[in-house]
Amino acid sequence: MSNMTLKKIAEELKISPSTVSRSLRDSHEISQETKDRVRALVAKLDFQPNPHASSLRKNKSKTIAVIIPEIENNFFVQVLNGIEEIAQNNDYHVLIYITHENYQREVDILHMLRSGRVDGIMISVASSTTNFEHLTAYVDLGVPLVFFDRVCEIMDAPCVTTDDMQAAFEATEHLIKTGCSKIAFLSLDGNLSISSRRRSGYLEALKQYGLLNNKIIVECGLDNEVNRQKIRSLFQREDTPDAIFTAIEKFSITTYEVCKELKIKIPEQVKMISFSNLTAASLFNPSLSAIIQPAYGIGRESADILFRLIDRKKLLPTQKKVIIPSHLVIRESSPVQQAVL
Amino acid sequence: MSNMTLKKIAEELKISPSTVSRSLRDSHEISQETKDRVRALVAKLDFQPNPHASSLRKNKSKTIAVIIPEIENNFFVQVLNGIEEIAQNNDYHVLIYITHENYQREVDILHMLRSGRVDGIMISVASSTTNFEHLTAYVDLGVPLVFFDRVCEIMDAPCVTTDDMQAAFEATEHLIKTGCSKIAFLSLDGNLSISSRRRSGYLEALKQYGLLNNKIIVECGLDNEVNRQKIRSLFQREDTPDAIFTAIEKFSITTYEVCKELKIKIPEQVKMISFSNLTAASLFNPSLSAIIQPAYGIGRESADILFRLIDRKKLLPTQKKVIIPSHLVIRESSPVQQAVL
DNA sequence: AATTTTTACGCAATCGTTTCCGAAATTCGT
DNA sequence: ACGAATTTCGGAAACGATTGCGTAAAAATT
Repeated sequence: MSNMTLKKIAEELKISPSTVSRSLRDSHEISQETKDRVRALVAKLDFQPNPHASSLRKNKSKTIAVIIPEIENNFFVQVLNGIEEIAQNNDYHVLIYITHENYQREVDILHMLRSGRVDGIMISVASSTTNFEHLTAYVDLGVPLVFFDRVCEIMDAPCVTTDDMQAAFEATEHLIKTGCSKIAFLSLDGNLSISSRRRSGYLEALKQYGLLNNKIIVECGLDNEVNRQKIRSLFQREDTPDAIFTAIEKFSITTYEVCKELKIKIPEQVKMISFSNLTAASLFNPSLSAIIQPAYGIGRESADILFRLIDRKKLLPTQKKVIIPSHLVIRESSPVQQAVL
Repeated sequence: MSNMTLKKIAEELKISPSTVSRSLRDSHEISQETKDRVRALVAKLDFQPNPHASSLRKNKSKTIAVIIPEIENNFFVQVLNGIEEIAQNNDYHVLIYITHENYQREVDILHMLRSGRVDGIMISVASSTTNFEHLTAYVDLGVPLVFFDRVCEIMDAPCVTTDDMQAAFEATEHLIKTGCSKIAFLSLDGNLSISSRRRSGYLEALKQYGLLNNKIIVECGLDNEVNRQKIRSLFQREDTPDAIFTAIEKFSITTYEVCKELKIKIPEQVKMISFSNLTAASLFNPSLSAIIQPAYGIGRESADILFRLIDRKKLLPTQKKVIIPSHLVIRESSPVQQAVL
């Protein structure tokens, strides 16, 4: 790296390092003339202050950490995109950590981040996370933390989510209204708030339409092969479902694959709908009805909140728990009119 | 953050900070007994050395930067996944920067990174990048830099790519062998090595089969709407193509959409094949034939190389220019047998 | 037993910036 | 013109960890 330093700049100009430092941050204590001289040389030498020295002295890293459970998921990618955008606007740097849904990895990362390496954290917890001590231990340090999507509601930290329950309700209702009565719900296993909210939406819809006895809930997880087997057996039971509602994009892919394998026709034999942020879902065969989450917006909003916390600005009352609505896009996998065979 | 410091630990134990420091890095100059005492207290207080102080003193940030042109692209996501994996193994942190194909942003980021914030960079350059001064200026600082996918071959820095030309050749050849003679190639605009290599593969195949006069090259770019229009006009010309080969995943999505809009049947009226790392491509209607790049492997390999450079280890001779083969997956959009109408 | 080597640790400088205190020098008010 | 306020800058102490050098004490060697 560049071995130029503030001190050398100061020597060169025969002024003190403090003056150079102040000039660079445009302090009012420095005359315009001096500032100009400093800036000229700094520009000429293309000097940049050492960020580690600066971080050490100011106790500020100008860096945030984003912790996500997986990356091969359009939702998290879009969130990350939003976060990165806001971070750049705020002159901040973004560290990325992927837990791969592994609780221990999450614990380790949070522990490591207690060193002051970052000024704040944005996290969507792993599905295997049930204990939140590593998170409270972090928050207790006084470092800002914002949850998005997979939040921990019992903690005193801002949460940005979508209206999972409402969205799940509407999706289920849509299936019911188009004639389905045996709707299977493929849930993400674990104790995540998101899982229970989506399940609640599903159950609530069943309840309102008197179909609670027909509920079919399948807990799916990380292992695609296991999921595949579970989905297969869905079609091997007595009363096969007439619709499948998957809580996670990935599950819908597997479901499509299984249907292809078992030669089960969507939507004729089974309708499909899923939470999904895959733009290509409209190109599926058949195109997939989807609950599209405002991922980019969630990223931007949660980053905004994090920076308010970092700047010690007061949050707007609405910013403690932000809920950005998803929207349902009905496509061929769950047509409004009954499909013609 | 934790306000515990080495010095306080030292006071507590009535030893000097240097002893504590050395104990933590398991120096042979410290007795086992002292090490144990230090470790016990450190564990009890859950102390972690301040990374900024450490970085400043050691002139090492334990951080790398990954610069990608876009994130909503499965290829880059998978590369990032591989990089993050290797980084964690090496106890390194990963900063992520997205240029959004914007040259100026790339320049700014590279300039900013000359401050010593990171120990190395991995980059896939923006499509609008034609001038490489910002990169050479960085490399001249002596900081390791590795290119992946979109490389700059004229520079003296390791490159990790796939065999774009060969893959493009095979894809084109496949189309020709299944009866296509008017194959359009949707190229990524700009002067990227990757673009010209893929184009060369396409052209070479045409040449070998005496179809060079039928070449149709469409330069597509960032703007989906512009691309859409260009693709539309492909079908409005005299001799409409009987196959389309897209160099970028995104272009294939747009092409599918246009075909849907114009009611052009794939593969009956036009065959399709594309570079794509979208797992869901097999679920498209029709399923998309794809050149799948070894994205995860590219990420791991390039990260491996970067860490060798950072550790001042010698590169294996094969690691200067690494080429990992892609593989072609033929699906319904370009069936081997002529489709029955 | 005297000397050399090894072990185990402390001192203090250092990394590069920032910022709290002054303290000249200048400007202002009357 | 004289004290007061302001402007403009420098000195030096942080920030927290690392490390070269020095040195007692213990162990090993002759």
